Amino acid sequence: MGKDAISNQLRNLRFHHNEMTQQQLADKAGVTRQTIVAIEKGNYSPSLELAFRIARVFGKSIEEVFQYEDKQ
Amino acid sequence: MGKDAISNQLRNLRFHHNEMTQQQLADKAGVTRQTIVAIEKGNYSPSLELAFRIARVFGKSIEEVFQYEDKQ
DNA sequence: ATTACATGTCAAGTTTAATTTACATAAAAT
DNA sequence: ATTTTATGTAAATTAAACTTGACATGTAAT
Repeated sequence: MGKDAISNQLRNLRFHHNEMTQQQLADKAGVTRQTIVAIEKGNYSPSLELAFRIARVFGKSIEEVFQYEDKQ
Repeated sequence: MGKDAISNQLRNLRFHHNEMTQQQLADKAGVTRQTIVAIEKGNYSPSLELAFRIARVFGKSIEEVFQYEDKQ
C-alpha cells in the first residue's frame, strides 16, 4: 500500500509498561523481535491483526497506539 | 499471520451510508473493488493503513468497523 | 575483562495482501 | 428483450508483512 503514513507510540508504551523489552512485547504479541523493531522504527506498518494484538497487550485502542496521517 | 479472526461491518456500513456500492467504497479508500469484496467477505483482513482509510470513509474508529477475536 | 542483555541491521526466504484482467449471475432499468 | 449495474469468483502477478538466522554495538552486571 501507501508510504510512511503511520506513526506509533510503541516505545513510549513499552516504557510506561514496566520497561517492557522488545522481546517481551514480541512474545506477548506472538511475533518475532525483528518485527517489533521494524514496526517501532517505522520501517513498515503492521497488519490489522497484529495491530489489534499489540494494542491489546497495552490495553489500548488501535488509535491510541497507531496514528494515520494521509498525504495532504 | 493468523487466520480468520477478524470480522467487519462493511456491508452494514455501506447500506447505512446512502447505499454506497463496493465500487464507491473502493474508490474512496483508494483500492480496487476486488479488494473490498475480499475484505467484506472475510477472505483476508486489510493492512492497518487500509483499515484506517476505510474507517475514515465511514467516520468511524477502526474498532467500530473491524472486530478482532482471537483463538480462545 | 568478560558475560549478559537490549537494541539495531541485513540478507534470504515464506506468507499474505492487493492488483489486474477476465468471466459469471442476478436484479433493475429502459 | 437487451442493456446496465452491483456483486461474486478465479488465476496470475506484484508488493508488502513477517520469519529465520546471523552479526554488530552499547550499556549494565559481575
